[in-house]
Amino acid sequence: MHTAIDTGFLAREQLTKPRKKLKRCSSTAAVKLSPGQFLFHQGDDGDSIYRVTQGVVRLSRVTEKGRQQVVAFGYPGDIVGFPVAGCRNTDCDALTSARLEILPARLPREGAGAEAEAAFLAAAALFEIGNMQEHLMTLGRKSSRERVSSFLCALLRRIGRHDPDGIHVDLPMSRADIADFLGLRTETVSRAFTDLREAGIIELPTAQRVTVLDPVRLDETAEVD
Amino acid sequence: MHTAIDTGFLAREQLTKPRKKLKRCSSTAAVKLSPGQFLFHQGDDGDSIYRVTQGVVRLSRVTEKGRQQVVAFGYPGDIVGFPVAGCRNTDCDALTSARLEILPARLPREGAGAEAEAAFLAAAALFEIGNMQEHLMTLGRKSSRERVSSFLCALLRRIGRHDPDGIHVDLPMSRADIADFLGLRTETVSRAFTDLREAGIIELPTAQRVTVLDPVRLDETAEVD
DNA sequence: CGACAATTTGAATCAGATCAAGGCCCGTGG
DNA sequence: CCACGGGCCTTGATCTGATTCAAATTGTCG
Repeated sequence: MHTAIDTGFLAREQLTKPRKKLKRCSSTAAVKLSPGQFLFHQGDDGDSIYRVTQGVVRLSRVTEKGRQQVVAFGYPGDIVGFPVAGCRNTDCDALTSARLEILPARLPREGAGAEAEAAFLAAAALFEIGNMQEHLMTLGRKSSRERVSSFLCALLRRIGRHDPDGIHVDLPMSRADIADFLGLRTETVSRAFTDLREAGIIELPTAQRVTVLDPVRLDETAEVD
Repeated sequence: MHTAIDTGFLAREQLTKPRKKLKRCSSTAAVKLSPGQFLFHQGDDGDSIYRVTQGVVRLSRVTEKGRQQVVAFGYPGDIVGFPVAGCRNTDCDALTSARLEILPARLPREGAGAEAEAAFLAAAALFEIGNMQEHLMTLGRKSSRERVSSFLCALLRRIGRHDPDGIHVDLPMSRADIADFLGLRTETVSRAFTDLREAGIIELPTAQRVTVLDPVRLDETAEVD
């Protein structure tokens, strides 16, 4: 179903072995992923959560017959890998070279520090729920143009870099990934980009770079109605 | 957009006053809601979470111009009201008379028992994330018939009651609510029900009751492809 | 019983998917 | 250095499924 089945290995395993890290709170074990490499697969056991520190990862689910739903993209600062009952419900792979920090917050654990960890995990999970609710709204109620605008707005706020002639945003993911995230087809995503360009809201110096000329109008376009 | 805008008041306030409950772990303060009554609104402050013990509640978000996205339905046993940064991102109102137990798990709190509470909250939030990911798949990738079948399947597993001639499921929510949950229109939901009926998979004794004749085929219909 | 609300059904329309080229970018090898 | 090849992206034409508009039907509750 996925071209990269072969690259699928548990990077998490790798880092279990490295030097015996202090298992105290601020142990900052990290994982490095090259593009296309998987951190974990749907169905794997595992209860670690991770913070992306560099690069971008993709969280997705696939159906038997290859239909993919991208659940989220993980940018630096994002926390990914929320397990359900000690098990992964998504694949996680890297879109770019990426580095993730393994967080010492896992669920069922006793002893000192467990309280803070659980509280942290809870806070992170609640934040994630908020994001997902927002995304539910996008998938349930927005048109293709609204979806693509919403997507760009979110990216703009997260990683937009100001420039004399606009704010630019790099897109490490393909049109197909964006489509799978937004519940559309690549052609539709492409047409939405073109529409935004023709409306003078964005420019597309290359397919992987967006220059936002009119953030206000982009925001408006992202709203339902 | 909802007939019950006027009934919107903070039931949570009500129960803050009742008899000074022990603020220990197993304090089981409860809220009662009548149909249409709100537990909280989008934007309210509040960090309590609740377990539905009776009835069914609806969690939804509305856009300025009335478009509604139902984020979830809460059935007995479900935990609802996950706050983000001490704030609600959805409305919560009752579809039937409902009763909710206020859980002693809130986020930022110190002292004895806090650890268990945080762990519980985290576990509940992670579970919710899993559900939502499933729902993202539904909204992003499924056809109207697949969506309605998925919805019925989920309900079947949760609240289906066996009977000589099939499993029956009561639907306390309107077609409009189902549509808002599944990202469809009421007419489309209705047509999907009709299709399932004509396929011999379900019966519709009344609009609010479904008898599932062929759960296996219902499951199949719920899958993508 | 009667009226209103909710659901179902029908017909027309439209947005996005699908099918099919064509163009662009970039790395590879002659 | 430039020609070649293969992705990926864009554009065009058509088709399909969901929406929209409209009306009939059912069910509910005073």
